[in-house]
Amino acid sequence: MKEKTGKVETDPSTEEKIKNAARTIFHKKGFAGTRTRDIAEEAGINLALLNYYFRSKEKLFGLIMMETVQGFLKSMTDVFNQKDTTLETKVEHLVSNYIDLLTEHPNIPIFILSELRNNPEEVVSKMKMKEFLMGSYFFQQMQEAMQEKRIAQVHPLHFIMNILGMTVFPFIAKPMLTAVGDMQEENFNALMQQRKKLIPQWVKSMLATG
Amino acid sequence: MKEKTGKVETDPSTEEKIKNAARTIFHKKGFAGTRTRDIAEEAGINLALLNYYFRSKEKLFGLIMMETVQGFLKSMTDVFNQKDTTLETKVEHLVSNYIDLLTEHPNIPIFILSELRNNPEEVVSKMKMKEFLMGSYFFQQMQEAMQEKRIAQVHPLHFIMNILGMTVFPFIAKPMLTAVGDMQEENFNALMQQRKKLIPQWVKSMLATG
DNA sequence: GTCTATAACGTGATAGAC
DNA sequence: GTCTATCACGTTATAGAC
Repeated sequence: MKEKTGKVETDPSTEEKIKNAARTIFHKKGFAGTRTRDIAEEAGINLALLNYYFRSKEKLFGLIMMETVQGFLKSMTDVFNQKDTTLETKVEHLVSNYIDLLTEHPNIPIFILSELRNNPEEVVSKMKMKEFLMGSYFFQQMQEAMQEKRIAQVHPLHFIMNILGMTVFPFIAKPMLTAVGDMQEENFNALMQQRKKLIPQWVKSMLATG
Repeated sequence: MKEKTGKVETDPSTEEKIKNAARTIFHKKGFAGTRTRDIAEEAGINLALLNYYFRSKEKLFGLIMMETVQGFLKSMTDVFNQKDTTLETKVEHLVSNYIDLLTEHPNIPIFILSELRNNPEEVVSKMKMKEFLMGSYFFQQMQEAMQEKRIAQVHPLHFIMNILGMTVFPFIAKPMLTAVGDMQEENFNALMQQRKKLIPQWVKSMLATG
């Protein structure tokens, strides 16, 4: 038994083992590409147990999807409505949060977005993104930043897309880069760490450009 | 019969109808999520005919995947090795090409990248991206541009990721934006048209930043 | 070339013993 | 709670008539 943060580290419960296995496989292969047998094997348990705990593949998938989306959005919500930080700081935190999250779980973006493609309303409708995004203090700060510079106004959404695009896209395109550019896992991660500093700088210069 | 570019417009052959249907469905649902029955129905033919022409689902999929990737890369290859255009012009063309392509076929990026996630080597190995990218004149021009400014050197790959990220990511995230931000299809497309001019400007300011 | 009918197989889910 | 064995169904692929 190993000690960790003062708690005894027990073996994960069967339910937990199944969920962990499901997360791994679903993230990698998507709903349609996943067989419940694979999840059971990955979890080291029997197929019947999966249905015993989670009733059906769909139920289990829904659970994983919800947790995944929540985790992904948390990196945003944590930052977007801080009242006492500058825009620059928010961008730094946002980029840093996502690069850390995606370095550890690189499959999340494709997983979410490719499943979203099938049932756009199902998942998204629960998230109230519009109020969350357009009503956020972050959004307001962006508009102010552009007004100060007296530059041609562009929709703040453009900058959101840029930040997320520059941050998230490399992880989405990672299979291309690693499989092709004879880029090793470590090299890729090193590049991503560099981007924690680079992206905020670029965003700053873009905001000045308009 | 309608005339078009001097050619008589005939009905597409059965083979062509099946391929068109397959492209539509595969792009939308991926390999695992697609049923050959759906392709047959979309093509308005019988299921048996699909196997008569293409032997198997896998064969048909491989064909569609190859054509799709080629079409996607063509927008790059067309631009990357032009010797007589400036870096700025190349970026403009690249961005414009992709925004036009993706406006018409918005599912292509998720399709390619989510299928790539399953068999990275299969598809990618045939493309020799490394030589193509790192050896391109475009790549060289980027390095020169940075040297001129005497700024801290960053790997040119960062800028490639930025350009593709800013250009492609919005289409990948489109389901989120449209389903949530009560963003209409037309509004989205209008934003993308704006980006044809904006992205090259931003890239320019980024290159000056380093 | 195109169809209907059906074979062959894989997968999700359950029954029932322990 | 956990397992083995099996059912029930959907899907790919093919046989064979036209």
